[in-house]
Amino acid sequence: MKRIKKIPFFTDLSDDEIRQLESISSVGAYHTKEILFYEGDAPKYLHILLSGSLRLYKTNFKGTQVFLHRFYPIGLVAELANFENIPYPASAECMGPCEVLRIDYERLESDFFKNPNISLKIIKSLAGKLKIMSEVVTNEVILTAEAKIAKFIVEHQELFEKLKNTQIASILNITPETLSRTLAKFKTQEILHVDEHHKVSHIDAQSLRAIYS
Amino acid sequence: MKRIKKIPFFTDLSDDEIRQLESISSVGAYHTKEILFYEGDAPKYLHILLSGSLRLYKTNFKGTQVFLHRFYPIGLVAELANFENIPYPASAECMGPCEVLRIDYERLESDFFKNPNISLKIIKSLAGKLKIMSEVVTNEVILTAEAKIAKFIVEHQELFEKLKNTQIASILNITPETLSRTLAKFKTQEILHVDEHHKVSHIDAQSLRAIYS
DNA sequence: CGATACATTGAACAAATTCAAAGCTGGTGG
DNA sequence: CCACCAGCTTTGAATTTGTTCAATGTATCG
Repeated sequence: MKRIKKIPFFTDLSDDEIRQLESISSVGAYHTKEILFYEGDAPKYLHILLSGSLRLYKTNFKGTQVFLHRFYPIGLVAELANFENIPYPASAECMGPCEVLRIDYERLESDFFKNPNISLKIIKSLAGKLKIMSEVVTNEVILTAEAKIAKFIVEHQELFEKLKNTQIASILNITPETLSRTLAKFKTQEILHVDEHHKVSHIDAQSLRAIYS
Repeated sequence: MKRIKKIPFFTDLSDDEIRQLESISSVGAYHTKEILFYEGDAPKYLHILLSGSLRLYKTNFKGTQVFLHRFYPIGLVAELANFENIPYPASAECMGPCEVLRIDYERLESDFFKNPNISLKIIKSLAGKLKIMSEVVTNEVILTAEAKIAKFIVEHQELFEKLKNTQIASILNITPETLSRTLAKFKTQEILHVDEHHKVSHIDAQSLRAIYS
């Protein structure tokens, strides 16, 4: 498979090594809403998302899903579980048709981890995940609903204009009602005006930023 | 310094390398409540806690501190900031007198990161941090105050018996009032009885576990 | 047109914090 | 020895933030 060669993780491998890697891996095709793994599952494969996108979430005591992150190709998905040999800490669901490279983790570790090219990239990937989790904590623990919304609008205006209230609410882990009320509030405060379809016609980024920082 | 040799991270280094490492590092002594770094600071050193313990926290919009984790020696403290070259995502305060090895990060990366012994240990450390953050998310986003308390009692009974309500509350990011009320509730439900000083006299671990899992 | 999904609004509710007051407890100094 | 003080703990009441539930409004698209 030439695809492996294109995975940033493995570009520095020799052809021999690539062939060896192929022998311990397979590509899985998943359809929309299919679950890659559930929170609590024992990890066997290292998953690398090749195409499509994934939604990572946890389930709280009420049974509702808490959105953590959306993953895009190409990258490791939940290597923490493999590295620490613990169950997956969250569930991953396909947001559309996805292709995933599944690598037998035990064999990968024993055969490839000494390779400095690979280990450096693993470090980068882990550090990236850590940053994501740190942001999740900021969003969910530090910010109020209003602050989350303000932050989302400022930092992701294109998404804000594109998505429906229900979708945004689900990303922010708030209810559509709260989003609606908060947007109404921003409007009366003259901080934000939106046309139909969330098209932003006036935005006081200064004030919005002040709400969350 | 023979101390560096004892740091798990660097045990596999040659004497020459140790000497080189010494030349780009220094040991800092900090006193109780002293701040190692503040959230938002630019990282310059890689910090390795040698003795004492650190409290890592974020500050929310109300100005109150959200406890994230307590660090014990020996280990990296907030390497994420160095690796990703971003500001510290949280603040670190000494819980007692501390000694910290500070390593010039730029020189460390350029001189030592190719070393596979070191990179493997960095991977371990990062994976460990990721696990911690994942647990923070579980605690703060998924669990209710009651569930947090139940979990703490089951998983850290010795700490529960040792610490005061105010200290436990601060670890769990709840108010002492909430803790007090919840313990009273557990008592009326016959799930938990404590003598004076939190000494547990009766505990229904089964039921407690059911509250948080 | 009509159906279905999405958005808005109000009212009730829930969880936890805040504020205030009162009760304990343990150590200290007279 | 014990009275007192400082710091915890407990309890109640009010408040805050956001969710839930229900009703109504508004698109949009076959």
